[in-house]
Amino acid sequence: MELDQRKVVILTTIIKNYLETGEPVGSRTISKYSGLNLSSATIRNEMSDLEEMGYILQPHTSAGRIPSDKGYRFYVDQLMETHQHEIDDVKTEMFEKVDRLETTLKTLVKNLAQNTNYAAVVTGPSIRTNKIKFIQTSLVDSKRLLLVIMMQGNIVKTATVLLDGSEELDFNRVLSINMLLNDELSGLSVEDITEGRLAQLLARTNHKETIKAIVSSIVDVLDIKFGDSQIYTSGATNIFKYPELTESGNASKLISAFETKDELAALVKGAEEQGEGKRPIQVYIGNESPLQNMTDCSVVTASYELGNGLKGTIGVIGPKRMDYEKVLEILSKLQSEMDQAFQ
Amino acid sequence: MELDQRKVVILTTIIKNYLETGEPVGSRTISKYSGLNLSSATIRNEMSDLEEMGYILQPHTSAGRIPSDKGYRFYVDQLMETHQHEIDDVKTEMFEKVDRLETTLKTLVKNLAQNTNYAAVVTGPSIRTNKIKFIQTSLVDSKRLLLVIMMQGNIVKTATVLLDGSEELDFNRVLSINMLLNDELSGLSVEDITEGRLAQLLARTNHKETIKAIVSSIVDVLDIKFGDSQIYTSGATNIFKYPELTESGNASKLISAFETKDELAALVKGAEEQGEGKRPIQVYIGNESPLQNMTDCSVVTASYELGNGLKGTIGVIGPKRMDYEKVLEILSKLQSEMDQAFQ
DNA sequence: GTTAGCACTCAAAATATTGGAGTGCTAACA
DNA sequence: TGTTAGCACTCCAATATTTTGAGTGCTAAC
Repeated sequence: MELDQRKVVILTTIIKNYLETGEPVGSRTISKYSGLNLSSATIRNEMSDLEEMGYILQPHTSAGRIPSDKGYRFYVDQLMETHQHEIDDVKTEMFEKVDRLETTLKTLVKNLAQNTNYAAVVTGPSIRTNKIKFIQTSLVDSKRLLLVIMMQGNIVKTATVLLDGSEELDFNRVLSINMLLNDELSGLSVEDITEGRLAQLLARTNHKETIKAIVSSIVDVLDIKFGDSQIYTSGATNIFKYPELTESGNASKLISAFETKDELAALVKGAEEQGEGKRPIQVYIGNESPLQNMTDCSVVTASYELGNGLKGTIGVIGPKRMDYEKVLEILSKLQSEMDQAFQ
Repeated sequence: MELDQRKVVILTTIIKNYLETGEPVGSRTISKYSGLNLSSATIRNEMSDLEEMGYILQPHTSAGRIPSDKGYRFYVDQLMETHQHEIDDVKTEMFEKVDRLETTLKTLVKNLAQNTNYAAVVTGPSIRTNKIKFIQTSLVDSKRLLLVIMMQGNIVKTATVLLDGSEELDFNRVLSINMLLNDELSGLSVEDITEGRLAQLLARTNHKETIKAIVSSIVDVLDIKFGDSQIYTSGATNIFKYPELTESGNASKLISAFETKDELAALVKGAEEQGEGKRPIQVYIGNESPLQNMTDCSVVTASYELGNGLKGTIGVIGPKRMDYEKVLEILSKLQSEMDQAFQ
């Protein structure tokens, strides 16, 4: 059977109506609001076809129809096509002005949740692949060094290094240690710091224990697991606004996912791994999402890039009957706002 | 009427039973489990008295009794008295070994939530009153300085200072700026950095613009509002385990409080402001808590101190029928564990 | 002072009743 | 051949009704 123009109109009407009301849509409603001037009986015939083709389904025999995942998918694809140019327009790059990256991301995710009324998640760029710009240590007391690492994108990490006290340090020695560290390690990412590198470093110094302790601290600080603390969320409670997500007692699981963030990491990592050729905005409907708990949800993700290869993801999580049009639009807007924030 | 020994036993039995089951307790149950060897009829008489005295109440005419806030209060006070010595035992001080304070607090709050099965909140020590240990700036590029501030308790804060480029800097000049800053500002808290101080500082340097920018950054970083990002929470979803908190649709509000953390700040601030003479562990039952949304909850808070005046609070939030005994115990244990973590 | 006994209460669970939106099918119509 | 009116049928959801049982208060006897 073919999906002719009329069927498309009916399907779209069903979906739009269902997005608004959340109630199954009956033939009479379509008859009135589709603008097709057909009787409910005719619509019923068409709906029967659409159901057979898998675009809509009946919750029970004597109810109206609701969109199936396939139906949503059709609708969203259509939407993406018409919005394509708009999306391409905002595919701007965000440059290196990430002084207050953390603050910005927090604000971003909050705005996103408030504007959409869905739950929002934003990841900061992964620092595992990010490169060290410079390293600086300074003496706190006889057994303690303060370690400061600046990464590309001006992301700063600090740690305190505990020394065993076997090697005496003073201002000048610390200075030379700093020079050595920068000479050997700047420009590298954590992944580049191998055993070989370390050996090479140790060959050039008398303060072997100190250097060992410092390098181990560096690895410690930078080698955090993906998703450890780099994920910001907001508006998790928005899911209470959508009964289909909370009844059946799934609210607890969903909220819990937002609290622990582990699962969100998987979600968002998937989005990031999308190959280069893909669209910068992705929509996952129901089971298309990689997460179990989220079969009743849709997820829209957009990836951003801060120039120099630092990538992150913005995501919106809501019910399947999400206002896709609005979400796509807002994601675009926020991308450009983020852009401005870093001017 | 007097609260004689027998009434106390009955009241305690009612409360303990209710804590376990969450169901109203009837006279027959008491008759069987109180160990008093009294018939249910006698118990009924006593219960009638207890109700008149306000310690228990009936949800409806033909139901058993549940403890009133006054009843809980009596029970908790009794508990606090018997546990007093134990609580005093763990009133240990935590010294300055707060290298990974943030990590520790996060772990702490997670443990707390998991062990109690209630929601948990922990605040880090306020840095507004914390004193600067030393300050270090370094040149990132011609328009940017990296600012590192170490506070008492080895808490490190960083920021990037944007310069207008009007004053040229080099390694040696930055060095002298660092010396000047430390000379003038170390030992002070943000609250101590007044206009007068700034003037005094400016009088001693040629790099007035740079110093202004730096000091303004320092104040920016340290002068965060109470509760801004210093509050760690965990186990908010535990409230789903207690129907009395989720039915009536309050779940959303409670979870929301945990998400925004604003209200938690108030809660915890209240606990911290308890005068010196007070107990280190406080229990708020129902309306005793300063928060609106929490009239169905009880809150147990304990304050800790990291020596040198750095104070914070640990809190557990659960239903009124919380296992107070266990919570009090766990709070004590965690205090001492925290102690060990900083050995 | 304590207790057995009894009538009474009332929420919650189980069951029955009803209403109405929606469907599929058939037969008539343009 | 596509469209439509009409009708019998389905079934959820809301409402009403009944049943159940735990619990109470009161009274009279021990």
